[in-house]
Amino acid sequence: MATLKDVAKLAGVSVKTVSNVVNGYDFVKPENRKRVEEALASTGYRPNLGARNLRRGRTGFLGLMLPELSIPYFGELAGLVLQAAQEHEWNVLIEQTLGTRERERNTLSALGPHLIDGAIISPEALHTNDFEDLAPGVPLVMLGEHVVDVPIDHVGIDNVQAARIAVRHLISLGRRRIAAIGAHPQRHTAAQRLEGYHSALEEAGLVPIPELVLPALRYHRANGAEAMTHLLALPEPPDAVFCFNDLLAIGALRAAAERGVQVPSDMAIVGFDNNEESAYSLPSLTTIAPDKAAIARAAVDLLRRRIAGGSDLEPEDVQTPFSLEIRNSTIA
Amino acid sequence: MATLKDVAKLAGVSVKTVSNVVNGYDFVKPENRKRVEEALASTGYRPNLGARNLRRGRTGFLGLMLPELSIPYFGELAGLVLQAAQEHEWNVLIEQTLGTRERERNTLSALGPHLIDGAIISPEALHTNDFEDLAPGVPLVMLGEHVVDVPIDHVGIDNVQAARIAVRHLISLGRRRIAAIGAHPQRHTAAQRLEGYHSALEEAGLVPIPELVLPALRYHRANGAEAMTHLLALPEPPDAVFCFNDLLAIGALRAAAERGVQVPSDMAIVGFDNNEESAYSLPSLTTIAPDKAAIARAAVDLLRRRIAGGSDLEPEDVQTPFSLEIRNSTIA
DNA sequence: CATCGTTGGTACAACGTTGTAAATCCGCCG
DNA sequence: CGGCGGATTTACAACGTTGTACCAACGATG
Repeated sequence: MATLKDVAKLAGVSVKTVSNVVNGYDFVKPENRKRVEEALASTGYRPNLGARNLRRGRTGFLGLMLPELSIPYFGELAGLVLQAAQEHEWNVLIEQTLGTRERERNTLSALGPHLIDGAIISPEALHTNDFEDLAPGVPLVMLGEHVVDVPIDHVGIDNVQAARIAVRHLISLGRRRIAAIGAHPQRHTAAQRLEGYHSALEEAGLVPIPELVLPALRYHRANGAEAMTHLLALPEPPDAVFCFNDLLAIGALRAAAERGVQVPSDMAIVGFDNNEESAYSLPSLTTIAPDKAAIARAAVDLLRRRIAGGSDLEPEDVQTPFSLEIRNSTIA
Repeated sequence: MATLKDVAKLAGVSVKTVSNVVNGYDFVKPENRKRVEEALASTGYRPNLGARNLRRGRTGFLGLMLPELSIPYFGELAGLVLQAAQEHEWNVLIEQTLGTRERERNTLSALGPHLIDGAIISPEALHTNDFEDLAPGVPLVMLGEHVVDVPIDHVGIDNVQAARIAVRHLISLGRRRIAAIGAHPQRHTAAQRLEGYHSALEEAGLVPIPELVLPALRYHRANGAEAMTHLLALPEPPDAVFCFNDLLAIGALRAAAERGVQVPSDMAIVGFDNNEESAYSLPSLTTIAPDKAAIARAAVDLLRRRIAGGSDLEPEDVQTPFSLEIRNSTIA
């Protein structure tokens, strides 16, 4: 493989001159520039990024830590982050944690400044003190979950408000026994969505019914099906369900269908995330639609700012827009 | 950030001795080893991978070129490739091409040997001569599509046989007017699945009906819905459809439902890929289920072999197993 | 006691790149 | 024609790591 040295020899100039041409330095005699460019072309020279970054003290890589690419929300988000990063000539290294604290801690501690310039993390199980323990020494931007007390940049939507809007929608349809699926003792996001749920009930003068709030350990389709099955077995089942993500809602849809419960007439369902598949489920799913592209862009921009500006900047909290996508799981 | 030099100073030994400890070299005096290990721990030393790889002549990175992470099949596959790569201490760089030849060519030509040790590619639009033009000079493993005449390693399933089994299943249910959705003029995979479709019809003595074979430019849900809508508008609609992937099938399911066509009684549907969502669609989708984990592992193993063995090895073609997953879209 | 082999340790160079500082070139002014 | 100043180029060092070659200490062997 051709190096600067090879090109230099071929063009009859010094290594540095070739480097200057490669890096677009202005003052190179036209004739030499031409010779170098020909040599570059004929050798098919590609810079050795490792060496370049070693020299520059940068790596050119961004880390992206997320639970699982096979989860549609994260697959879609990762794709958008890749695109946003590419616009700034960053390569992205994706690390899957499967949502376990163990692996999230490992990943966090492995985020040496040597490998990446910064990371976008979407933790599910990290605790506040994990950040103190492991302080990875590179700029971080956190998505979604807002672990309290950790002073790092954050991008997300207003979960409380989004949940409130979702539940208000159900209330506006005349539903009164509204369940929630997805409560979780540790997840901050779950707490926020639950808060929005409760606040919407309250502002409508509805009394919360504790047994209609179901936990979900993981947010997969199976968990949603399980929870819905449970709800349908209650003496007085709900007439609507707000699921904390679309996968739970899809699972709930299936469990309802299996028991012959009609959606939306017997049971209205709202999801959260607007996965692509949710527009095609039967019935199609009403859901909170975060602007995922905006999230990806905001995260990459925050990281750029932080890498340029250093650690003395105040942590920023960017709220990205969202909308309620009304489909057939609430209105036939 | 701590370097070997820092650790060496702290431990009172030479840089190389620290390097030896880090790399598990045997002959280090227990006392020194202990001192070094303490120094390593107290500085939180992490090797600079760029420097290490510069020295070693390896990069520690794998490339993974695919159309889009938001497509469930590729999201799932990417997750599995990441896991397989991690077992061999490789980091994975993902590049999205959106399935365009332009971007696939760009990616291929950017695969300098400096950035990655090898790449797993899943091309959709590349031509044979693109490989000759761009010859990226790093080991490649191709997934899925088998562009003819290119002598590189390949992992995939027997598409002809898989399609045949899918269509045989429909025939065994008594279906006689069996449509196909997903024909495509350039995609080799499409041609193979079409071949399997035809061969299954033929072995059952069924006469192929050309207007029941529908093309799909892209393999998204919308394309499946569009094709199914078209089929249902025929004077004599089919009684079964074999879709060349699950997304097409999901779209077809929806179009059928919208027109009140019952699946499977009026119309049986079979997909291909076994996306996670397909187990939860209504009705759940009968589909060809490739062993995606096996594909990921095989691809990484082929790459390891090729990186170790050099370019003089014969290109290998690994066929991974698959099964027919029978669900409610064919049998209620 | 000289020699040897083994164990433990070090100095130095090199990987490919770029910043720095210094060298060279050239036109032009006085 | 000496010298000035900008344009252009170059040598050199350094980024952090590891391979190579070499050195030192030591006990064992003859």
